[in-house]
Amino acid sequence: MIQINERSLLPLYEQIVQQMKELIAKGVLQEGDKIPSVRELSAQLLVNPNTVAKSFQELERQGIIVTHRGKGTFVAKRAAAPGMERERIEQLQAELRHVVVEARHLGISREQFSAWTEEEWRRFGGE
Amino acid sequence: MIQINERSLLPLYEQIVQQMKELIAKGVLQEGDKIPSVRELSAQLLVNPNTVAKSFQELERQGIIVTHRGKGTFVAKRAAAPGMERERIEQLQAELRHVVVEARHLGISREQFSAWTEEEWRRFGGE
Amino acid sequence: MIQINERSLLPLYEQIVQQMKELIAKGVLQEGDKIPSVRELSAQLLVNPNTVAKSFQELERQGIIVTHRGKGTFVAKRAAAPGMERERIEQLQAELRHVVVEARHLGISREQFSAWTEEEWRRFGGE
Amino acid sequence: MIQINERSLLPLYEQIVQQMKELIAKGVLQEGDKIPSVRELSAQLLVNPNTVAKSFQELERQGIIVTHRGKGTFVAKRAAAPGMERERIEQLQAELRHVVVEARHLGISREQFSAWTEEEWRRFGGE
DNA sequence: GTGGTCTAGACCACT
DNA sequence: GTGGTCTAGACCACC
Repeated sequence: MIQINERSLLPLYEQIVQQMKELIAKGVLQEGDKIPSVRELSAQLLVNPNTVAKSFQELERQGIIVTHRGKGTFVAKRAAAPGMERERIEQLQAELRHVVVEARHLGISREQFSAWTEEEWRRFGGE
Repeated sequence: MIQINERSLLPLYEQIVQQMKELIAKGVLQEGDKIPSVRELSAQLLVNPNTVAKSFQELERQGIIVTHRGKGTFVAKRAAAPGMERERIEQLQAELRHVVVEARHLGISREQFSAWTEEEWRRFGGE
Repeated sequence: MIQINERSLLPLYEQIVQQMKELIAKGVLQEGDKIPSVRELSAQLLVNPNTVAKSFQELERQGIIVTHRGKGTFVAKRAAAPGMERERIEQLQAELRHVVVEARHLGISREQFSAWTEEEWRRFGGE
Repeated sequence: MIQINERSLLPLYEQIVQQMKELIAKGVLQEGDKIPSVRELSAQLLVNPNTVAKSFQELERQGIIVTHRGKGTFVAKRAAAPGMERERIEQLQAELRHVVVEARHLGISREQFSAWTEEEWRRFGGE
């Protein structure tokens, strides 16, 4: 389910984090679902177990998943994030700004950009 | 004109590259305009000259600026490097996807997201 | 300045985190001070560099220190923690409760406990 | 009477140990009282019997409870294991120090901290 | 020189 | 079996 791109600038563990979040946003993984174990995933992705473990720890820190000692790792119930949201929202806006600037630079039209946005938005959880 | 954030995850030279591009996107810097020298900028930003030089190399690689030996560095004509556009567009779409996924995880509504996009789009030169 | 106890139940990286915080609370390390590098500390403590690095990343996550690429790691300016404080304060109260329960179990008197508290409080930053 | 928190960092068996001690400190369980069996407790807490058994072993090791083969498990007389007290007191002081350091990092005032301590102290049996 | 990432492989605590 | 910790040693980006 997850594709690792060795040539990407993103660290492997970040790729896993992002794609895990995509799977959850898409609904492929739902609240309470069990996630493949560190060892399973590392074998499947041909990546070191430590790297997968790091991803899981980061996802847990973000309140996306929870781990139960000896049992495994599961998709968390929503609304875990307490108060630090504002900070993350600001970061998100900064990233959005960056994307817009890049788009204008590449000569993307407003319409094209909106179409892409709509497509991605539909892709992750309809609405 | 450029703001350096020491605490950002982005490398200093990347911050300079991005903000340079923003300045051009906004029209503050126009085709053919002369850009401050490496020494000037490094003094102004309190950043190592090597770092500024690296930014300029990157901008030149992307076809955003051109340097004329002994004369200085200038904003390039909207030629843009030929074949690598497709690659950069794909990267842009990947970034857009990432931003959308993050937004959904933070519980942002479709309307809110569109509003932000519009705001950013307007911000960089009305079109 | 830091003492590692191999026999402790606490992970090595946690011991480093805690003692670092103690040094800062005591004022031995002050805002803006440079912290020994990962390699220095790991050599000094006879601990793997990765372990020290993990401590630093945890301290940075808590807003206690900041790292500047290629320059080193420094004690952060206060007031970094944004909104997640409430959560941490609740955790602190839980720990305090635990300590009190343990104390009563060991037959410590109220006076003895207060004396210890006062001593520790004086130890870290007077007032 | 005992609340299990699956998401806590503490092992399940440690949570049981601590809360058992709290119940005794509060006087809910008194010297000589019979304690529910491993099976009863495990059914009630929805926890593996092995886990409960481990808690009981730990409590017995600390001299808090005693088991009489075929009769059941009981709250011990306040004998407490002889030599290991010093060790536990030292550990307690280390924990207290840690709590104080955390409090200072969170900007808690001396008065606030004292108030909390008093509250907790009162909470577990007025003395 | 600095910290960040990754691999390989080991041991431990918990279920 | 699960995740968490630690070591050893490598490579990389940044300054």
